[in-house]
Amino acid sequence: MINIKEDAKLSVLNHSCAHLLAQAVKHLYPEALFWVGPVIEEGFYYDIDLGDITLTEEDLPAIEKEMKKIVKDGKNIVRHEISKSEALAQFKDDPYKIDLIERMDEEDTIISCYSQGDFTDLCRGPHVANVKLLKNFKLLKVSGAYWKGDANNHMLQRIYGVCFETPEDLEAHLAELEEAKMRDHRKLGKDLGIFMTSDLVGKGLPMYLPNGYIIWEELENYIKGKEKKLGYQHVLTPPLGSVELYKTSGHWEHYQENMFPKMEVEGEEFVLRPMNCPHHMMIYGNSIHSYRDLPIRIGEIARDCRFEASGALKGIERGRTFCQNDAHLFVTKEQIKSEFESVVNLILEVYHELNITNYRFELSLRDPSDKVKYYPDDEMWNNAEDTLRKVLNDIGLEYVEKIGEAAFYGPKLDVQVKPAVGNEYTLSTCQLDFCLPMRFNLSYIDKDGNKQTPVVLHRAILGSIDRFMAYYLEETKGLLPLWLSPVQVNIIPVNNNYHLEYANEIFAKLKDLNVRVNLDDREEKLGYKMRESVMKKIPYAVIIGNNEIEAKTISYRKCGTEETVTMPLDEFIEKIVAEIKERKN
RNA sequence: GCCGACUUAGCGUAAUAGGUAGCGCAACUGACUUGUAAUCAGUAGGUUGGGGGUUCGAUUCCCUCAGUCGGCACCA
Repeated sequence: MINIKEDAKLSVLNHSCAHLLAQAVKHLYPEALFWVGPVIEEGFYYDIDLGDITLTEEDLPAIEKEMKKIVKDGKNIVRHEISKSEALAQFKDDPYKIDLIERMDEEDTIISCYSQGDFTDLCRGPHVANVKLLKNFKLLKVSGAYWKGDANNHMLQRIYGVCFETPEDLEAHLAELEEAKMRDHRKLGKDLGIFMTSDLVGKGLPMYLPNGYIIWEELENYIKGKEKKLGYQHVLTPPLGSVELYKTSGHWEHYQENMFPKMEVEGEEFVLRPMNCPHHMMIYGNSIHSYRDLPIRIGEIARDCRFEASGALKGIERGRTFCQNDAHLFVTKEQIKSEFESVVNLILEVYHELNITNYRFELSLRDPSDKVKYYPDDEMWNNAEDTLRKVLNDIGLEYVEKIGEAAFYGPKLDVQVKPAVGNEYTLSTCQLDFCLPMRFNLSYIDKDGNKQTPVVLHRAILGSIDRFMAYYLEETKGLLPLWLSPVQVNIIPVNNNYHLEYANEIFAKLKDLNVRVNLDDREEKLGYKMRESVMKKIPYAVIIGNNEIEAKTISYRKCGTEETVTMPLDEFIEKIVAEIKERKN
């Protein structure tokens, strides 16, 4: 999908279209007041105060119609500059504009405005020369949006739209949006029998169906296998813990609001755990450690529960319970670099093997002015951030820095990906933490016999199994690689009366080799069964008829292709087993 | 949580200016015996998301609760 904000020409076009939208809204709703109307990756929006009037999507066609009228009228878009005091006078009845003007720095700042016919807006520009150039637009949705993005403020109404140079580009874009909806993991999850939710169980609590759990198990085995090779030790800890545990870690202070409320049992207070770091801290602290033992790498597919805002829930991408592919690496200061590098390499290796190419790295740092969120120790923070930056530069990894995105206990490297529908999110993460080991009083004995505090790397490669599945379903459009597919081979006899015996023989052989194989022996036409095989995204459809029986061969068609391949049965079996083992895409 | 929309059979949907609902797929039964994306016929399946109100009568109008979706805010 094209990033409009990063395309200079489209960016100007969309920005101008935002003004066009505002002008049309002003015509239809004279009382409307306007906040800002920026260009975003997906097009543009404008935040509008309409008082008591509430727009719905049904109002958009009328606004579009008015926009087209203005376009037809063909006014030039003219830039002019005024002084700050002139601007304050000109917009004196508009509190939003006054707010914008007053926030500009110096007294004599020149403020630029753009006018088109009867409409003028504050704007740095640039804009297209004439509204006639804004022909190919579409308004997409309306929603509420907090003023200045602050939930303590009132809500404005936001109208989203998009604009292109040609009608064909617009059509293509709208078609892409439709296509994206089709590969939304919530739709695929339902169609392919991967997960379900139930009102009675509760919202945000997904349940994995047999097909989904096969994918889950394969992913779990895959990543744990990699971790074992790297010297990780896996543990199993309970999905709840005492409130004291989280007071010790600091999570209670920082995230109490986002945890399920505490429960009291026999005078003790517990919470469903939002995070399993404290459990792993306790495991480390369970025994004495020598510098010779470090790094110690403790991993767990760990279930956590977070009280996510209801509006944030989204299938298995974000639920109120999920399983992290978590691990905590307890290291000496000297080992930070090599362990961090090893984690980054593991991320790159996994992404490469799973053919994930569309991602970017973010270095999440603290906002030093935020004295509430972050653990108060400037030296520790500077040390941690410098260390991380140095490691990343040494590795030569491309990343962008994000101020204010760090965890309360330390800076982190996040891998950001974009889902089919919705906002970018974090898939993998690696976090540097000098804080929790101190809070839990962890130590190891150095070579001089002195107690030292280890450093902890928190890391999750698949993020959570849940979110990873959501992402990967969307990436693959549900056509998973063979090793992950719930059903790998679908055997379809042309005629049950004559071909079932041979089909059964193949079924048994594959089954014996732990291939997930299905024999479709229903009394239906071949075309019918082929269609269903494709819709269920089964990678291999194997057709068995007279030709195959006579020659001891099979014919197969790979899902998504039109080509039929015939080969000896033994060769096919070898091929399938090898492909599964190699985890080929 | 906030703003808005939506909720009809397992799934996808239609309809009613207020008179208790159709269709397709899937399921089941039978016929057909089939060579690469839907064979034909029949059967069954709904207190139209829950509760309340208005009304002679509510699936339709109103209130409320729940859930879903689009955004916003949040995301250790």
